[in-house]
Amino acid sequence: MPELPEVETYRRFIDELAVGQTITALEVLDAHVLATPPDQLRSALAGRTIKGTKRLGKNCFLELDNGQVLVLHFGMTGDVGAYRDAPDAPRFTRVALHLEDSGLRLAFIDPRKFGRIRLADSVAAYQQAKKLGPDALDITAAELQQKLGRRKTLLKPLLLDQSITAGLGNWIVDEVLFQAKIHPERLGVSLSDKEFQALHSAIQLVLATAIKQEANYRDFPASFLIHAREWDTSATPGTEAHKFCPRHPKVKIEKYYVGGRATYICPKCQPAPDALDAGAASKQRKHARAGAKADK
DNA sequence: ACCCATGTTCTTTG
DNA sequence: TCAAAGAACATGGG
Repeated sequence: MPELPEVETYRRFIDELAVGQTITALEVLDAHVLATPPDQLRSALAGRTIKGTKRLGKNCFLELDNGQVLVLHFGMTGDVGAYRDAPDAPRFTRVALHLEDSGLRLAFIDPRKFGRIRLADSVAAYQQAKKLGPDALDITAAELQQKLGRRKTLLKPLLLDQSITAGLGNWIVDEVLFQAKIHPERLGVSLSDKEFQALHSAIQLVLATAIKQEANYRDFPASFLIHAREWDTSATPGTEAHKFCPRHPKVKIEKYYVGGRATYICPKCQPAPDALDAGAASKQRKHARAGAKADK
C-alpha cells in the first residue's frame, strides 16, 4: 500500500538497517523489477557505501558514496524487509542488497511487480526526469492554489497527479477530501481560497496522522473515512457501523468511480458540485448527448 | 471462476 | 494543447 506514509515508514526502516553499510552484492531473484540493466546496477552498487536515505513522494532513495542514488518505487504492492539466510527470504522478495557489516540482506518485496529499482544521478535529476512536483508534505497552500486554481479538471485526478504534488494516492485523496469536506468531482477552478486552505490542512493532517501510525490504518482515529473502505470491513465482517460517516452516524458512505478509481465519500459532508462549477461538466455531457442524437 | 486492487504510463477519443 | 476514459502491466486474494 505504498503511498507517501508507507514509503516514509519504509525509508526509516532502511535508514536504520542500511545507512553506513557497504553493499557487497546485489541479488536479483526477478529482474522484472529492475529499470536499470542488472549488470550496470551490479557494477554501480558493489563496494558502495550507503550514506543516507531520502524520500520524495512515493519514491525512496538510497544515497551512495559516489553521489548517485538507488531509487526504489514500490508500485502497488511493494514492501521492504530484512533477512540473513537465503531460505528466510520473505515471500515475493525480488531483489536483495547484501550488507557487509551486519551480514543482513535488505529485501525489495513486490508480489505484483509494478515496483521498480533504478539508478539515478541525483534526487533532483530523477525528480526532473519523472516530472515530480513538490512533496505533499512540503507543498504550501499558496502553491497548491496556484497549481490547481485554474484547472478545469476534477479535483481527485488532480490530487493524484504526481507532477502537481508527489505522494498522494487513492485512499489518501479520499481521506483528504473527506477531511476538507470537498467533493472529489469539484473542478480545481471552482475552489475558494478558504477551500484551498482546508485542502492544505487536510493533506497535512492525513499525512501526519498516517506517518505517526506508521500507516497502520486500523490505528487511525475514528474520525477518519478510511474505516469505511471495504478492505477494512472485510477484515472484520459484519461491522456495519464502518459503512457510515464518522460525523453522521445515519448517513451511508457512498462508493463510486471517479477517473476510473474507486472513490468513497460522505454525501452530506461533501456536497456534489453545483451549477457554478461542474455545471460546466454536466452541460458538456448534455451537449454530447444532444449532438449524438442530432447525428442520428 | 470472476472480480477487484494501494500506481504509472501510454493510447485513444473528444 | 487539453481533458477524460480506457487499457496495459503482473499477480494475489476475496
